[in-house]
This record gives sequence, C-alpha cells and structure tokens, in this order.
Amino acid sequence: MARAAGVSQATVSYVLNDNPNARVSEQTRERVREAAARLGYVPDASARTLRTGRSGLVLVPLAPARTGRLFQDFLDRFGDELGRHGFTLVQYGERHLKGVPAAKSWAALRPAAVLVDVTRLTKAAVDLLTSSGTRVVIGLADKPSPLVPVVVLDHEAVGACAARHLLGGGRSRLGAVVPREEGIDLMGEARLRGVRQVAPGAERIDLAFSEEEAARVAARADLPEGIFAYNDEYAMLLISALQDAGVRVPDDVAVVGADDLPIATLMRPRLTSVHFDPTATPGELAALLEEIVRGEREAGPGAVVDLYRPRIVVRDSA
Amino acid sequence: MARAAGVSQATVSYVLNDNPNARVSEQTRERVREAAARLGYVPDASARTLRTGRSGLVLVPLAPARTGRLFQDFLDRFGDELGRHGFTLVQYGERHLKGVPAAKSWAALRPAAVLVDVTRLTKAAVDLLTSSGTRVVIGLADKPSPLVPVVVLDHEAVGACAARHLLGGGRSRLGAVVPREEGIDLMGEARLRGVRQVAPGAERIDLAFSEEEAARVAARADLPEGIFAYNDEYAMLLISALQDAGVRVPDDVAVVGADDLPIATLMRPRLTSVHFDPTATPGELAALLEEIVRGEREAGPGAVVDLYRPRIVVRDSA
DNA sequence: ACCAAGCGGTTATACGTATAAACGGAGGCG
DNA sequence: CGCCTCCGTTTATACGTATAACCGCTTGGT
Repeated sequence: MARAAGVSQATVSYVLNDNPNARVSEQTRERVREAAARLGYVPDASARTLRTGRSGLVLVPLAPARTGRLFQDFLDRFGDELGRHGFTLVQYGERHLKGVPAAKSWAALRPAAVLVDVTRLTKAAVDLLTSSGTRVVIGLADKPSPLVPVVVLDHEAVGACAARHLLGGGRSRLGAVVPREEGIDLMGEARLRGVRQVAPGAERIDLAFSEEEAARVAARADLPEGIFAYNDEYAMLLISALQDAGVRVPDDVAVVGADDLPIATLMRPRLTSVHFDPTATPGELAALLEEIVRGEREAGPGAVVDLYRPRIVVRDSA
Repeated sequence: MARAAGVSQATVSYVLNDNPNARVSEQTRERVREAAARLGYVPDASARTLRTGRSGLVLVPLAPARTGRLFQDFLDRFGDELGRHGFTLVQYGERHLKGVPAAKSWAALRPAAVLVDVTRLTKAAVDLLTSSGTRVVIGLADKPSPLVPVVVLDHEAVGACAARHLLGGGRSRLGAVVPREEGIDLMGEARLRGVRQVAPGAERIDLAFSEEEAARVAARADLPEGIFAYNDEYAMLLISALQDAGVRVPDDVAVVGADDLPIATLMRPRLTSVHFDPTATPGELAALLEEIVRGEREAGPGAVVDLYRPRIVVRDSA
C-alpha cells in the first residue's frame, strides 16, 4: 500500500487518520487517498488494536433469557449510540460460560467495556477483565450490585406499578404469577416482590405455560380479586382459562399483563398492561460509558442506570 | 510472561498452544502453565489474528427485520455449533450500512465468514470481502442469489404449505395477507407468491397492524373462503376482527397463521399455524462453513441451504 | 553569512503472537 | 576420537499499525 502510493508507510498512516500534528502536503495526501481507493484498502482492526492497546469494542455476551424483543430494541439503539461515540457494539456468543472462564474469553478481545448479566460475574472475573485493560464492566441486574455498576431492569418497580393500579381500582386481595420457566423465573420473583411492596399480603401463584395448569388455577374457589400475570403472554393464558371456567374478567378478577404487546389489544377484554420505554436510556448509557472510558468520570459498584421505565396502560382487563 | 516463567517467549507459545511438532520437556511445560495461571495470562486475540491472518470470527451483521425470536433461536444454536468448530459468532451492529461501506466495516475485522442479508450486498462488496481474506460470504434471502450462496428462509414454501392445507380442507377461493409494515413486507410478498403457486387466483390482502384496518377487511361482503394471514399475530388480529363482524371462523372463513406461537393455542378457535423447525440447520450450516473455510469444498453462487422447514400444525381455525 | 525555525517527509520501534531456523549439549556409531 | 542425530530451547522474523524521533531542505531574521 505504501509502495503503491510511492510514499513511506508512516505517511500513509498520517493521511488516512487525518493526524492533526503531522504535516503532509495536500498533493501527497491526494496521492495516498487515490491509491487507497484504487487498491480497496481496508485497515486491519487487529493490527490497530495491537498497536493502540484499545479495541473500541463494547462486548455484550448475552444470556439466553435476555434476548427478548424489548431488550433487542434496546441493543439496537445502544449500538447506534455507541457508534456515534466511536465504539462498536458486539454481541458475542459464549452463552454458557460464567465467571473466570467467561472473563478470559471476553478479555481476549481487549474490549473497552463489557455489558453482561451480573449473575455471570464473580469478583475474580471482574478483576481479570479490569487488569487486562477493560475499563468498564457493567452488569445487568434487577438491583444494585456490590461488584460493579449495573443497568437495572427494575422488575420490582414493574410489579409495584401493576399492584398500585389494581389497588387503585378497588381490588384489595392481590396475586402475582411467577412463571415456572427456566430463565425468567427470577424476574418473576422480583416482580412478585414489587407487588408485595405495595400489597404486602399478595399471593404467589406459580404457573407453567400450559392450558392445563392455567385451568387448574382458574378453577380455584378463592381467587384473588386482582392478578398481575407477569407478562402479556401469561395474562392471555390466564384470562383464556378464567373465561373457560366462567369467571368474568375484569368483573370477578382483574388481570394486568406486562410488555404491552401489539396483540394485547386483541384480547377481549382488551389487556391492561405495564408498558416499558427503553428508548431514552441507550443514549444516556453510551454517553456515560464514554466518560468513564475517557477517565473523566469514575463509576464504582452501587451506581445504577434504570433501563426500563414502567408505566401502566389502562384498557379493559383491569 | 516469558520472563515470569524463566523461559523464552517462543517456548511459552509452544506450550500454551500444545503445538504438536514442538518438543518441550514436561517440567518446562509445567513451569509455563503455572506462571500463566499465576499471572492470569490471557492471550491477545488481535495479536494472534495479526500473526495468523485469520480471526476465526463469523460475522452476522443483522438487519432489523431479522431479529425475530425464531431467528434469534437459530443464531444461538448456530453460535454454539460454530464454537465447536473453533469459530466465534459475532453479532455486529452497523445495521444502516449497505454495499461497499458496510463491507469495509466488516472486512476490518478480517472475519472468516460473513452471514448477511443478501439485499445489503453488491458485487463490489463481495469482491472487497473475499479479497481481504474472508473465505465465505453467505446471504440470507428468500431465493437463490447470483452473487453468493444463500441460506434461504423459503417464504414461498411457507405460503404454499398454508395454501395446500386450505385447499385440502375444501376451500377454493383463497386470500393471503401482505403486511404493510417496514421490514417484513417483502417476506409477505414472497409468502403470497407461494400461495399462488398452489392456488393461482389467490387474492392479495394488504393489511397494516391495526384494528381499524382489520375491521375494514372483515366487513367486506366477498371474503375469501380461506385466508393465510402471514403470521400468527396477523392471524389473531384478523380473527378478532372477523368475530367482531359476526363472521364465523372457521365455518365462514378459515384462517391459517405462521410461527406457531405458544399463545396460538389460546385463541378460540385455536389457531392452525405453519410451524418452523430451525433446530437441525445450525449444525449442518456450521459444518458446511468449516469445510469451505478449510478449502475442502467449493460453494459458489446458486448454492442453497434451506433454513426453515415449514410444516402445518392443524388446530381449529382452518 | 550564519543560525534557528519551519516544512515535508522518512526511519525506527513497539505492540503480542506464531513459527522457521539456528544452536548447544548429550549420546550413539564407526 | 570425530561425526551424525536427536532433543530441548533460544533467536530471529513477520504480521499491520501508530507515533516518536530524526533528517535534509528552504526560508527568514539578525
């Protein structure tokens, strides 16, 4: 490439990076650019990383449970924002690894930051990452962590939001569905805790996603007056079972879902649901991250960015 | 690292990579391993890439429309399979770029393979990639491409599958919903073409995802006897509107969805749906990819791997 | 007339890795 | 005793980039 342009390799680098404290004549610049275009030159990211010591990568090793539609939306926007700050968001496999082995596979890429489910982190893993040049490790969790700053998906707030609406509608005996499903059960627990913050006596309703299970719940004589069904899919399952059992919704039992899916308006009665708005956070998070990487800001364990902002959308089911 | 172990840097490399044609005594090996563990040594991926010329990365720059749940499942499995073959799957942002600019941003990572929506590729882009060391460019498309081998999501087969079932059920005047929604409209067109392969006179029903639109369709006097509703969500929208309009499903109009969502069984009538089985393909695709990268196999334009294997699941709506 | 300063470049080096080639020592064979 | 072979290890080099240091030339100031 340097040969093709008839200049030294250093000059090429100066021109292509628009290095401000390098002095290169305009005609040489043109020669270099022309040669670059002619050869289809593409800089080598690994060589650049090796030289500079920083990769500009922001790693997001996803746990399976996170790959919901809402989180995917968040990631898309987050990636755009990061690009604007000169970072590159990378979703990186390795879903099975945890702790130090996981940290090693991430550290190999020398990422600027890692955004990962806090349950996959250990003290040793975080130390390994930071000692290998990663400036920021951010956890995804439902509450602050003693290990790292976290982005919270505040499931308790979701539950509390639903419960407040149910109480406000005059229902006093509440229940909350906890899905019996690998990966989302923990979120279910957190949402239940949120419900109980507002309605201490709220009943826990364990439920797997099957019509038989739902029918069994619906057949109970002592149903709560208001149920937060974890999300819209479980709400639809439950309402369907209640109707089959002759229970009127919302007259006998009010039901609240979450996620505010488009199909939530198709149910009869139309589903009342907790809506999330993750559109604002990606920009804030990207900016925060850049400040930390630049060293302009310190973010330690305990720091928190709230990711979802729950808000009730009232329709007919509650 | 080499100093810490008291040996040369070359020896370290030999030991840590278990290089078979290097001769190192067992006690030296042990010293190196011990030092590596003590220092928390993590190899530098960029240096390795720079040296070897191959990164082992398989890039999947996603177009927004692809990020459905089914495709995510596919990617998860595909990533696992690739890991088994020594590759690393990376979902890489840059959703807005196309053609040569996109190819440049991908080529910077010197990936072994790129799996990308064929609509984002051009001849020049493919050339740029292959000339920069990428061995395989695989497109995602709904039909074979003159540019690259493709993984087809055979939407025509989906439509044909639904139409055959409807015809077999005695419905002769068919219709197919084409969603008016950015990103999935093209798939809708393809599925319509599939329906028409089996039922040439099938009517095209354009539909946005709103209850008003659906109600307008449902109010028509000359409804087809059988409708393929593009997917389950549109099917639920449509059925809901039909019922509100007093049209009986399936007696007056039969409706088939696609995706076989869990909630599809909650509708009354239970939804008949086209089911996809993407579980087998990731392994095959990963193996194929490895053979090509190794040079044991040639795969040119026109080659095709079928990703989804449509199959009708009969319930009550059709 | 001579030195300092500015300009437009080149040379040299380092990053961490993989691997070919060289090397010293021990042992076997003629 | 000299030579070849095998073993265990070190030396040297290259990958592509960024940047500090250097160098020759012109120009302006005194």
